[in-house]
Amino acid sequence: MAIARHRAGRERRPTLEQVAERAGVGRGTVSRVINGSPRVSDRTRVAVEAAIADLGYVPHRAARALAGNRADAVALVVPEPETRLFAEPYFASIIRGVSTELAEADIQLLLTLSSTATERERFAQYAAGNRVDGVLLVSVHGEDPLPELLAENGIPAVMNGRRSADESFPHVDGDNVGGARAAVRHLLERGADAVATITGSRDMYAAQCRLDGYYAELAASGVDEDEGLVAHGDFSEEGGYRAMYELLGRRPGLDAVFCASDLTAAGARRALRESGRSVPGDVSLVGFDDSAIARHMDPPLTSVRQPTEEMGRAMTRALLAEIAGEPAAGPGLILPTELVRRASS
Amino acid sequence: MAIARHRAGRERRPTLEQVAERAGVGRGTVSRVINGSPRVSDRTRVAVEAAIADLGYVPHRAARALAGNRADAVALVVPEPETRLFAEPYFASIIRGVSTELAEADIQLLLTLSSTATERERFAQYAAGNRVDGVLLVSVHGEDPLPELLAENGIPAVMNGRRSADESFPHVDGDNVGGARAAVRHLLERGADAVATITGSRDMYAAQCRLDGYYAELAASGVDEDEGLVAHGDFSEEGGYRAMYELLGRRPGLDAVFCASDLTAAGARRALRESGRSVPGDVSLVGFDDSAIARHMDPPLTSVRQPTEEMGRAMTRALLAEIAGEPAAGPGLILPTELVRRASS
DNA sequence: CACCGATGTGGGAGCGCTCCCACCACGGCA
DNA sequence: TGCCGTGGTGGGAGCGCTCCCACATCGGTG
Repeated sequence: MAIARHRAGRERRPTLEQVAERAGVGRGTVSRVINGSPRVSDRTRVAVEAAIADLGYVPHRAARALAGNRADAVALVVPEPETRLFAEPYFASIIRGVSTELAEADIQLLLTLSSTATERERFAQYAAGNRVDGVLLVSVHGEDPLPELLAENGIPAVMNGRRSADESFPHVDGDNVGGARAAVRHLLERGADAVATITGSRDMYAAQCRLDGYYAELAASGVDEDEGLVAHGDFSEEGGYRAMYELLGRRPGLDAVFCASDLTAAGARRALRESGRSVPGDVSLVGFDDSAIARHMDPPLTSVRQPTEEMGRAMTRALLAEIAGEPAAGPGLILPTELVRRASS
Repeated sequence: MAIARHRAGRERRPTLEQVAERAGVGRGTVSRVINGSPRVSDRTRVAVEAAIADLGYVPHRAARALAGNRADAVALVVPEPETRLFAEPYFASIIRGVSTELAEADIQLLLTLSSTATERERFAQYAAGNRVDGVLLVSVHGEDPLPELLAENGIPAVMNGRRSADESFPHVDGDNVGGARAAVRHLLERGADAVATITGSRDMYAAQCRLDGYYAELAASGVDEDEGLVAHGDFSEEGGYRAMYELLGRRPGLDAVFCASDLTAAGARRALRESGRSVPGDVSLVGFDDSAIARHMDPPLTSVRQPTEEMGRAMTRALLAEIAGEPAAGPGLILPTELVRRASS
């Protein structure tokens, strides 16, 4: 299986041995130059570098990996059902961050889509089989066995997001609470009297944080809580639509809504339009994620943006440090979020 | 650089040699079983498979690659400036297709973002350095040197899209002409009298095809061409906005617009709203790509969808065939597109 | 002036596979 | 009975690196 053995006219690449010969030195010395060892004299280094350039030598990855007992590659694992993630600028820029940081370290990025739990177990196996040096996880759900499997096998890994407040697995996350607070503060500053919220899926920690932020900011601003202003959604558009009607039924006079996602806000916007309310005239709207939808809604949606590219970079740096055996500063890193103001509020 | 040598408690994985010993056979036999060679007796095969299962043996990728002179990996190259691509369902599902097909062949997917032309040359070098067996290219522009570089180096590659009508490089593309024709036909069938179009970037072949399709369908339906109904955009929202005003200035009575992309349609929609025209009441609108924006526009946008997942699969199959040295049926493969009808038309 | 540590350097061993040649047992054939 | 194929099998060689030990070589030191 896999791939046929023979390939047409692909000439052999020069080997380290040939570089050594050309530079008039030993293999070991060339290896040292390539790996930036300080134990090489300048004269020798220059000679070797010249030979490398002359021959157009590129180290053979597999040979390196085999001899060095490493892979020079890390895997990014995306749960298959989540491939919609790809359709988010959020994800695109995480990848950009990861990719940039890996390129600097000359490490390759393997993209893995895994659908079922079984398949994820199989992945853990593979990862253990010296195929990758570490793993980056995105969109990890509570019941996902992968993080623990990786930990058991001693495979360095970092995840994006948290599964709970006391997440012990190494992670990088955005400041959901802070983002929610900024959103609510913004709405209050714009003069809103009754700020409602539509939550995300209750079993997701990010949703919980965004709700916590909502409450926290109300408290900080001396506004009384009103459970009638809280409706539960599930991050989907349909959920936002239903929740909006629920809110309008309970508190027809509400004049601002903080939604746990842009999709939710899109649903809410639809319900508002149907019920004859204008945005932002009658009701101000704020979303979360700053996705493509936000920019193209009518009116464009104010939304909370996470520093996604930086999150990607941070995850990667944390992973590389872990791989190198450096002690982690803490289990996780929380990066600040930012409110992007548009016409909906 | 790269990665530190030592890693905490990662125990050694069993080797093929150990499997052989356990099964009471030679290394060669185990290798044959793993690679599905027919030259193994059933008795032996069963014994070896048992040993593999017992030991939880997973072949060491790097060793395989080194000994077999292949990588069991292909690279997907995305031009860095194009990372917005990630933010399209289009791209997400191409990746899904690629990933599915590769998983079946047990080949890994490397994701490479390359920004500059220089960097792409460097990539060609790397690719030649036995790092990958083949390359998948997306969003290739006319002046990109990468395809030729790969061809020169004899590295199997397939690209998504074409650079011209007589593209000689192996490729898989969607039927842009057919999609455009379907869109225009749909508008005519809905009773439109004056169907306008906003084109994409003129230097892109896909844009040209969509325009050709527009003309072709008008001709087929016996409608006279009117250059006043054609405005040039650049696939962007802003371009769509400007082009729409241009069209309205020239032909105020137009009642349908076929846009070369959803983003363009979003811009056009904005211009239409500003000028007091309703969609689809006064003007019907159709986009291209069926992106997230299309579903979330108000009203939801009718758009042309490409069979993206299938395109990813087809690209991968073509690449694997090329790697295996199978003769290609032709330079390229064009897959049919489909019109997704929504409320905007 | 012998001794020593630092600093460079060469090259053997070996990473875990695949490839391939040699070999072994058979049975069928002359 | 001897011979040759043929399906199975074992294991040597070698892929291109890294690791590490051994060996210079060169100033200092006592």
